[in-house]
Amino acid sequence: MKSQTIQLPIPTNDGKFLACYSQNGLVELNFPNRPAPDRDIRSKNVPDAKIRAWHRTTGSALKKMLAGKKPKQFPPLAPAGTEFQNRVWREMQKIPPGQTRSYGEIARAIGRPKAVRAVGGACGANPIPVLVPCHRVLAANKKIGGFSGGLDWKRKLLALEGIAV
DNA sequence: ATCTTAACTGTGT
DNA sequence: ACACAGTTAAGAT
Repeated sequence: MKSQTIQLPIPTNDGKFLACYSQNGLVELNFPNRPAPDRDIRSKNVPDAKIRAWHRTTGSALKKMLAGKKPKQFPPLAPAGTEFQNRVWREMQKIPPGQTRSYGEIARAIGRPKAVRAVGGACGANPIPVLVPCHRVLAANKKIGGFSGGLDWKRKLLALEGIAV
């Protein structure tokens, strides 16, 4: 059956983010002023208590991130993707704040050392930027690389963690 | 140091 | 089957 998702806004100093939840956890987080990708999003009117609690955690975690601090707690992350993508995203969550990795290293870590380019694709498909630190992944030569959400965001997030490029 | 090219893999159409 | 992508390593200039 189709997972029902609920969208809730998160107001921050940098604009209004949009979070989407399923019954399993946070599924998607969108940057402000960016059209929500049309996955299978179904809005519902009344979020239950479980989701409201997650949303509180998400908002708090996001704001800490944007303030350059490490969130003490995360909501359950339940992004919908292929097996490969899930591996990549899970691997990215392991990157400690303030550190970076290359697309090649991620590829090797998930057992597909040559799928570096595919890893780039998975990063671009990451539905939960900021919380899933796709911005900590740079090109092999420590260059900025690209960023689906806009390179300015990537630079900003990196700067917040004291990473120079 | 910068540019060009070829190799490689997952995903969408 | 084909083209593309948030790459990379190697070779040429």
